[in-house]
Amino acid sequence: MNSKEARPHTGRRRNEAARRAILDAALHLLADSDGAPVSVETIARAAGVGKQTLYRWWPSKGAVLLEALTERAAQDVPSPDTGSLPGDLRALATATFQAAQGPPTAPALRTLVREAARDPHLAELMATFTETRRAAVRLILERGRDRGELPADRDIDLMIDQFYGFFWYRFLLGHAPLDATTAQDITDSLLG
Amino acid sequence: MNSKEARPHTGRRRNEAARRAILDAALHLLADSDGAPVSVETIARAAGVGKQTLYRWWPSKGAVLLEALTERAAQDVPSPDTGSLPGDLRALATATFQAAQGPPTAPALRTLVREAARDPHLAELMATFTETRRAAVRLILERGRDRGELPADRDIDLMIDQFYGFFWYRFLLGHAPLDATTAQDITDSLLG
Amino acid sequence: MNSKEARPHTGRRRNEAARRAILDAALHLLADSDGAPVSVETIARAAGVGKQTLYRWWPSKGAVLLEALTERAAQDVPSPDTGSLPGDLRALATATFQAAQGPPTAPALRTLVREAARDPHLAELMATFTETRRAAVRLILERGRDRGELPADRDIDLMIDQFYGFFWYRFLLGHAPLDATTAQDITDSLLG
Amino acid sequence: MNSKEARPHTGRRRNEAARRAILDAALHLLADSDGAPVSVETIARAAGVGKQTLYRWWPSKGAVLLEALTERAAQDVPSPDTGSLPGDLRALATATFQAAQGPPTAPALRTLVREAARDPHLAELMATFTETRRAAVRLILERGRDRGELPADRDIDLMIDQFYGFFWYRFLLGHAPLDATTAQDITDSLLG
DNA sequence: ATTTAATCGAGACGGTACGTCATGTCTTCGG
DNA sequence: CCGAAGACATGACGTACCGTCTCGATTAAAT
Repeated sequence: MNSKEARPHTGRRRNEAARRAILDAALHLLADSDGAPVSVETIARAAGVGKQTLYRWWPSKGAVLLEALTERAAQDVPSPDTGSLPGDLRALATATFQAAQGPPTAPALRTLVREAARDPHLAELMATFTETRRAAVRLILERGRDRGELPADRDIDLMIDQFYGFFWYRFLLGHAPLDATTAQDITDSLLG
Repeated sequence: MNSKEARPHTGRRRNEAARRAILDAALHLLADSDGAPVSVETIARAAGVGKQTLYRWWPSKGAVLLEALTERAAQDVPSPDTGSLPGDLRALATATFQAAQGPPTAPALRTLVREAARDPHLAELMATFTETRRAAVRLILERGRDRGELPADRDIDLMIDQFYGFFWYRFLLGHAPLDATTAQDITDSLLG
Repeated sequence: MNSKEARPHTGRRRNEAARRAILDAALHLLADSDGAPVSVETIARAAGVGKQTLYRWWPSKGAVLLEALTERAAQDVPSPDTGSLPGDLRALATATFQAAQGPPTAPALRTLVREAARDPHLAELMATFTETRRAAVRLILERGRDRGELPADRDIDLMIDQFYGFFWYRFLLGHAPLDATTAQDITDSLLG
Repeated sequence: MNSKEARPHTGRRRNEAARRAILDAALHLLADSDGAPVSVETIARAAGVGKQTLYRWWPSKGAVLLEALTERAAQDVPSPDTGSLPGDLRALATATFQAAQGPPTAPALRTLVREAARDPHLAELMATFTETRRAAVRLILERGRDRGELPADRDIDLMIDQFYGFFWYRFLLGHAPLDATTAQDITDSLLG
């Protein structure tokens, strides 16, 4: 009855190897480029791929970079579940801070923000990215609140923005450390 | 032929009208462009000025934007002194949030930050600018601590970064409001 | 011994409908495109056919165009035999000029020649095609010479090239008419 | 009081060296490329020039190639004035045939025609080019007619098209020579 | 009836070239 | 000497086709 379902697929299928190559090349270049903008041409060449293949699957260069980074972020900063709210939050903070320090994430993240400076479309994508990150913190906080570790009237969105606002502010300005101690401090400050 | 008295300068002097036109055009475009990049070409054309005139007086496009903006923003956020720490902090937060909201400041500021991400020179200027702002918060907090309104062991730098981190994060992402209530909430959250 | 003959055929046979659709689409596009290049992609899409089907049966785009055109033009210019050299030549000229004029032939022929300039394979096919046409003129001229209507020492190849050169030059440049009067004129000029 | 004339020129003037470099590079590449298409990128690179400079002064790649060729043609085939119509025409034919034989003109001309195959705009320019060539022949023929060397009722445009049609036909098909003898023959055939 | 193989439409793939845009530098001219 | 206009080399952008290469679905001959 449903003719949409009747045609499962036609034509050659997407080459997963190309997708991987593009994402890997993007992250690699993002990390190595030292803040310099990364061009579509460069990514395509590094991945051994035609530009069209890039544009076929991603609406913009930024989307590629972001997907590359999101993948990495998901694997570097898993959602912790230690059983206690302070434990979870400190674990997340520690993992976040640590992932944001070393290569390839740190330079990549920085370059991505720089790219977002120019490209309104990428800026929008960045917003999506940060929303998924916020969701991770929200999960932790709501779980803690349900366990009674947090007063029911605390504004969770405010806390989330304090957490990530603090992180980005320090990360981008680089005027103060983002180490394990800081992770403990910000956790205490938010929950204390 | 020059009726002006003893002028230790030769040749045509800087055209103040051009300077004003450039600054005004920059601010206007910044406000109107809705996040889209503002090009040197565009500013020059809008100001009815040659590109070289721009490059002659400012090291980079960002410097123009910054000058255009600071000129306007200088007096917007004074340092409050209400006598109490929560009062001061809330007043500053309210003023900061409000100043950053309305056009043309909001889109202009947004674009400016984005340009700063690319232009190291502008980033430095921005750093000076934000350092001034941090100093204002530090003043308030230290005054409050000296008055005993804040435990002596609270990490003031952490608090400052939470405050401005929160502000910038919300301001740039625009996913949640920055109103008077929020100013009260963030004050409570930080001092509570 | 010939394994080709041993196995008459296996598998699906060529789809004649697809062939027709391609040829028709090619001719149609050729006629409509007004000199603009006709892409393989466009032909395939217009014919509702995969590109591979095109490449499976024709070595190049030009070959498709040529087949599309010759199929239609084959019977357009018969070899006249009026009994007199001027009559024959004028008849051939008139028929040639007329056949080349109306749509869809004119723009199609124009595009075809242009494609032939790029595609060596197509150029060869075109050469065969034009050689056939030259042979028709040669027949007329030699017949006339044998009848004594032409001095025995006239260079027939020169005349042929003048005849077709004139035709193609006017046809491709389109700066002057190719009508019945012109057919009479060129005949007179060549034989006079 | 024409304000258009009041502003003679403003801004940097066209760089003649760049123009020359582009034209030279174009002709050189056209001659060397052996029929392969010549890309804008290649011309620009060979001339040490930005693509934009090309597009600033010529509407299309073809226009560049054509201007390069026209320059060369004007210098290779001057308008002869021997005093007699047959002499002039034979001289022009000889010069034309000869110029069209050797490098760099021959391959360049051939490539140009090939390029015109694709680019309708270039095709139009080619028409202009051929018109100037036709004008040279027209001058010779009319001068001869005025001297009484040609019947007043001969259709001069027909003769011109026979002359150049013959040339292009042989030049492009290459099936028969274009030498001094041929120049004599075509002259005789047209005037005889 | 089953197997086998070539066809079909569809469309992804690695490429090349296109024409446009912005950047920052450099002339040129009038004031 | 200043300021405008704008040409310049550079290099990224996103698009259009190229010709090749899978895909799953037909379709017909050979078994």
